[in-house]
Amino acid sequence: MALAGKYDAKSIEDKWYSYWMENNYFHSEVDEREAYTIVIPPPNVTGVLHMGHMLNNTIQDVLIRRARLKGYNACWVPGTDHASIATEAKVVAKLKEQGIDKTSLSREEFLNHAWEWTHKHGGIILEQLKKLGASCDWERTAFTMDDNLSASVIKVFVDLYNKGLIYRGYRMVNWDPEAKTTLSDEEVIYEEKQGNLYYLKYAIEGSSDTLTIATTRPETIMGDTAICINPNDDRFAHLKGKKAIVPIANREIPIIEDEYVDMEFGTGCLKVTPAHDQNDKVLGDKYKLEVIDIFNDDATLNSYGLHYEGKDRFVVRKEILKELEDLGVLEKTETHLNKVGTSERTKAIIEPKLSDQWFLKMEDLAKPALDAVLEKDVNLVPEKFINTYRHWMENVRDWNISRQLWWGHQIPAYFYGDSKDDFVVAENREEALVLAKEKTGNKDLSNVDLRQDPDALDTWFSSWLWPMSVFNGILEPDNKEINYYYPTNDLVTGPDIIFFWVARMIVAGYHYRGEKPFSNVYFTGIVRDKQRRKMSKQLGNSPDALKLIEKYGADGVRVGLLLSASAGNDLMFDEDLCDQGRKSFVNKIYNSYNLISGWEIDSSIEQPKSSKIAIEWYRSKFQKALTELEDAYSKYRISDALMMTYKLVRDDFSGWLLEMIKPAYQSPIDSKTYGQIIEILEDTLKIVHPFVPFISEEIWQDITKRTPEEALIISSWAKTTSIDENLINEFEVAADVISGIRTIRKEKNISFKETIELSILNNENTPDTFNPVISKLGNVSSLTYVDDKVDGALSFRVKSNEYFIPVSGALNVEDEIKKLTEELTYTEGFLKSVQKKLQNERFVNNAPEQVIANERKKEADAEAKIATLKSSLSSLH
RNA sequence: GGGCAAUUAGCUCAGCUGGUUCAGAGCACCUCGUUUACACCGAGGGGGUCGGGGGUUCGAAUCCCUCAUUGCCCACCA
Repeated sequence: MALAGKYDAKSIEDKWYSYWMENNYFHSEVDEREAYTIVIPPPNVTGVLHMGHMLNNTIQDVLIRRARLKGYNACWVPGTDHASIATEAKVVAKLKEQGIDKTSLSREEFLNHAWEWTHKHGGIILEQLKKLGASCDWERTAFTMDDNLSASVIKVFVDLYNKGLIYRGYRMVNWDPEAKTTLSDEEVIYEEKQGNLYYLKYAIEGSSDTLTIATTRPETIMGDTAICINPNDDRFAHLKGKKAIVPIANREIPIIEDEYVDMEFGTGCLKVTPAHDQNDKVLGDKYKLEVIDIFNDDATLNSYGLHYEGKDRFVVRKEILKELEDLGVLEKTETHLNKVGTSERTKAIIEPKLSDQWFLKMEDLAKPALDAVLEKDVNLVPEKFINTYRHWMENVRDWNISRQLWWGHQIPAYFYGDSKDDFVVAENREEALVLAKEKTGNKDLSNVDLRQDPDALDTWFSSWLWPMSVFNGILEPDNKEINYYYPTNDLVTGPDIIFFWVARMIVAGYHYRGEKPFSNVYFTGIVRDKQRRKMSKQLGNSPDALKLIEKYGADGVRVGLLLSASAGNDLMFDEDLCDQGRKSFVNKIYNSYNLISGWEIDSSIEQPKSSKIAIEWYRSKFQKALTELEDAYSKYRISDALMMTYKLVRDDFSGWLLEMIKPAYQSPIDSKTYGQIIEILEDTLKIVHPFVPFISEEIWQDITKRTPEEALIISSWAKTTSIDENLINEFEVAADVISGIRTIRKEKNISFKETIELSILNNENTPDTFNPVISKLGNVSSLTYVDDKVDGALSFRVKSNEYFIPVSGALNVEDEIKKLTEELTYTEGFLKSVQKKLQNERFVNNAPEQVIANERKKEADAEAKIATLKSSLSSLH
């Protein structure tokens, strides 16, 4: 058969993806084979494919396709994450566009909008993955808010609560005034910002004295409830026990003493605002200070802000500075570099805020998860992340899991009374009622209004169960799927979510199954642009994934991405690499097949010797590549694996093998060689398939008519056989000889069509195995061995062998002398360096025998070579 | 402030536990070539002394120290 015309990626890709889907090759069911499982890092349900996803999922697809070929029951579970805060923010924005304010909607109405949005945009990203060639088991597509996944989350919450691991606490938390919700510590990103340090004078009660404090947040003075000085600070000894007066508010506040205050910083006096600073809260608790919260949920000031009520915190900062200045209270302003926490999602500046939230105690849960990684039960690749992981785990803090959002899993806590503590936790309302009755001893709660906590759970509180919940391993811990597929094998994700997700999955895995969720975690690099900037929507430097696929074909894009993704490093994505993938790899394979498929077969021809040896050689070369590939894969060096495959295909298969067996123009090929080359091609397609699934399947299917059971995607990995190292080494020499002939042809302008005669002075005793190949690729008419130099011939050397090509007409003696002299100089220099080493007693005494023997051999070789070079030179003179 | 990683050809990166003139690959570059699979090609070629300095060693890109630069992570100093 033969392929029609030029390579057209799009039609081929659509054709084979549909074929694979129709034949259900991606689907996995429990059977007696060994499972190989990957769960996808679920992208945001309403997200679109970006370069990070492309890279991630290409790697996962390479791994899963290879596993499938290797005979594992390969299962790649796809799905999406409801992405509580991100999705809710989008829906709120969308509603706003329509003139609808979230606060005007009931929870139910809002959720209807959210679901509508989810159904409309949800899953687009999964469709995009299909274009990339992702061979996910789509029948298993999961969503973190699917019924059974949601039920898993609720079950786990109740369970952890009953174990005393989840508690409700009044704490200082990170408040996102934009999304109007709390965030976990991990969701806060600290950015260094140039700000100011303002020096403010507070009057001392009953005195004309003043005291100056330094603050970065003058707008919070309304919340001040103390001034703190260091008890060891003599400068302020006279202020002990006195009271200060907050400017503007004109409130008296105590002057307290605590060693927490750094005497060196600012003025050595600290204003204490327990409601709006973590450290001040600690002081507040210690000295039982009043707590005055001056902010509304959107970070505008409340009534404590007096005449600033209703204004935003940053507007107030400007205005209050003006007022303070007018009052003569602002002593001076200095610039000051400080870290400002911002919301990972909304970018809003985080406000520390005291509130009741739900927390998960992490300390005990973390232990087995930490050990697992330290003992390499779970392998982190690259290993440098073990340190990061350990540091986080050893200092892990309780996880704030509640969010003041509606989109997500509503916290299964039910309030029955007016007190903060009048609640029960249960999987549903009925059970809650029973519990509430028990707890209160009141049998007559039937008409009590049980109010479920309105808050939702952190998104990650559902995704941390992902490897279990997708197999229903939480609700039915002993079902056959979870027992078969869990623990999964590889997780491929970005290092940016090591704490958010990876660490917590390991925690959950050990807690709920007493077992790791996956054996290996491969952290990809972050995809950056050529200028090393992170790719982002805002910068507009992220190429449209689908357009790339359209332009270069999915195979080309996959290759392009992987080529730049060396293990564990960020990668500078360059579109040109996709072009390279398409042109140099995909197209090369296509054209190679084009050549083969065009041959006419003649069974009456005997196999040429050159073809026979060429095929033997390639088989060894292929086997060697196979072992090297195995090694690269085992270390997750995917781009190395690709490069090896790339070189094998381009250089060895197309560059050498096909040239060696290629019949003369318009001549047929012998059937034996043809049969062998097809076998070889098929084996090569197998190892190429994980990288470029489409073109490989296309060729595979074109070679011969195949039944669905014979598709490449489910065939088998290439078999390992023995490697003939000698053959590989001998070929190296032959290749050098051919190269030598080509060089001479080029230098002397001898056309390839013109045959040459080759004489060999075989000082190395090189076997003649590859002579037929040399003859063919060098277009050599006669190949003879000689015992002495051939006069008046062009020559070149490979190792200590000399090759002569008689040439009609005068030989350019000068050129020849120059060439030989250069080689002589080089060899003499080399000999000298070797001899220097050998004359060094300490080297001879200390170096291992083998190393010395090696040096001696080099010395002898060099000496021999120098001798032949000298005699050649003298014969020319 | 603490920790981690990186620094090798114009670019992106390999070089494992020190030992072939060890300095590599891909891309880019230069020269030549319309030899009938492929100009999305072929053949050839130039290019770095391995961030700086010091040390260990017979021998260091590879181990140690130090400095410099860059990136990342963590940390409540107003």
